Amino acid sequence: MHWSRLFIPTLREDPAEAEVVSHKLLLRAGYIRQLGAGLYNYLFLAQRSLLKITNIIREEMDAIGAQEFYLPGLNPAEIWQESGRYDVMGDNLFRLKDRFGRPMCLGMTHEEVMTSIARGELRSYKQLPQIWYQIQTKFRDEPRPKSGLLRVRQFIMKDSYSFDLGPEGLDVSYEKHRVAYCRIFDRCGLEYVTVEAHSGAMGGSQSQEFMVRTNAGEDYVVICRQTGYAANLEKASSRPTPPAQPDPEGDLSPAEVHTPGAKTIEEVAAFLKVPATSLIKTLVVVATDSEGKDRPMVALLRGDHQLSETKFQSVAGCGEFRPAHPLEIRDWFGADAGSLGPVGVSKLPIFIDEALRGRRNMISGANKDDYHLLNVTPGEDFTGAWGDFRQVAEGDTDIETGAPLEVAKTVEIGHIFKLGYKYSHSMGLNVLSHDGSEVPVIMGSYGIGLERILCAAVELFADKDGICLPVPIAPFEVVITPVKISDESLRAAADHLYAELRKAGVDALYDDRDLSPGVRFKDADLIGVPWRVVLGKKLSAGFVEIVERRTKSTTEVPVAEAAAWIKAKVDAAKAYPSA
RNA sequence: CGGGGCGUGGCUCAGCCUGGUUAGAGCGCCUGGUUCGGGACCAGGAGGUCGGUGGUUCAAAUCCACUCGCCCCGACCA
Repeated sequence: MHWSRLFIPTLREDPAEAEVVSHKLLLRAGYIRQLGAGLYNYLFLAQRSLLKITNIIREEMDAIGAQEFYLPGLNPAEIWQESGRYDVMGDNLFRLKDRFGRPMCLGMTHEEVMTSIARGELRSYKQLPQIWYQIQTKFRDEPRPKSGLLRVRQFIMKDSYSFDLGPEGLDVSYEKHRVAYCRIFDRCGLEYVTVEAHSGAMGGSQSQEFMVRTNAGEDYVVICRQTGYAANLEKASSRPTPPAQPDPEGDLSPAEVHTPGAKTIEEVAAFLKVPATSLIKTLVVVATDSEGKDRPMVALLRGDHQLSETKFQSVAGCGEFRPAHPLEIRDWFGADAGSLGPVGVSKLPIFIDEALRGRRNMISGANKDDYHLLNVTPGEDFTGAWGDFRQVAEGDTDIETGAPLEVAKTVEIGHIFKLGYKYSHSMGLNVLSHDGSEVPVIMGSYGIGLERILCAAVELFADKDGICLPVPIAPFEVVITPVKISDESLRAAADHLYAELRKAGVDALYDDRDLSPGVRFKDADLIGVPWRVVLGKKLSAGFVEIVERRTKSTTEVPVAEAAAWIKAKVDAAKAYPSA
């Protein structure tokens, strides 16, 4: 294509509203323009790139026998009410009414629609397994869209759904997806990690996320370089740092100590001149049980540790919970939040974090304002249910080996998830099994965010000059730049090379704009074309220069060989990376 | 939803505090010419209801109120 005729509105300066690298660059490079908060126009370059991503995904999904559908983004509220997600999703679900006042919504994912198709048509185990997918626009009424294309209200997702007779079948479908996802992200040229993810309250048994490390991300994952352990912070377990000071020896009894004004862990630790690791942190939370009644609970952690909400939900077997109100705390404990402890508490269930196991003679609140208790020993002075519900902290080590862990910021590009029977049960998806009995179908759901692949690649490989996309997802594979466009011989050679590249099936961009070379080099770097062929002075000697965008390394190649040279490079980059 | 910031030609921003002619700059854009290896130069030119509404005032981009939009922090995030 001839650049002079394309709409690639590059910007010299960073747009004021952009903060993260991918947002700034996609705007500057003319890939996207904003329409509203969390809504972006994908212009020519973005669309080309997204189409290439789409094709890679489609090839790999087809390769595992998945069948492509295309479902409505506009859904009747009814099926969402059936599955229960109409309420669960809350304000994140876009809701609207049609002209007759019928409630509708815009799909965030398509479990309901897929299940509604399946339950009408799948009747026998003989029809299983099935994997159905689509590449479609999703809507989420995000409370706070941000970071350019990373967190938006409308985006494109590849979502697939598997239907199997039993858990063994689901394992196969899940594994097929895991392999396909690795191939997809490898082919897109991304560096990523797969992490164990929190399965949520969906009743799912297993779930993995595909994450790309970048500061623009907002998901935290815990990684161990030595053991390969990797998990979402929401789910990760670790070995805590040892207590900063050994516990006092002996079989001591709790003793009150006056701690006037000391309420927070830091204040109490400073007042009593002990490290925070010697304290027991007492949190009071309130969940709502299935009948809608408040269910207060006590969570005990080491003083310096943080509660992991998701892990606590698993341990306590509850859903969403909130901190108790000050009045509730006073009512239940007879003291304020700064002086709470587990000793003597009998009306509320107590959960004790594993990091407190084996500890002795610690310090907790006394349930009496301005007093704390010394010599409190878990298991002796109070009891409760033990569990791991502490968030992994900086400095923690691998739970098995003690190898160092690191916490990394990432963006989620894909997620594979064993759904189980949630939708089969709520929406009545059953088939007849071998013995003629009706059994529910077990499902999996698997998602990939297309824009996030693009963003992640931009974040991953950008440099001071702009975007640097991997060949397979770059909008163009090579740009041809005759230094002086008015020079007949340069022009003729460029024309010829362009024709050759096109014939070879290379995605070539011909920069025929009548602009100074500097401007065109800058633009080409900015939009991130992986290869550039420059036709200049050396053409008279029969050579062109080929510049690799990522390394800026330059190779002189005879004009006659240039097309083949580029073709070989491009093909190599698009071949499946062998492990 | 709480806290903060911003809204002035296409882009980046100045002017606002301390109200007072025709509202500025750089970049971009248009015309002509000279250029042509890393965001060229000369000459000429177009383009702005200062987000909106209401108020204060002889007079409002500037002060006040309301409102809309966008960005950031937090809450939230299958």
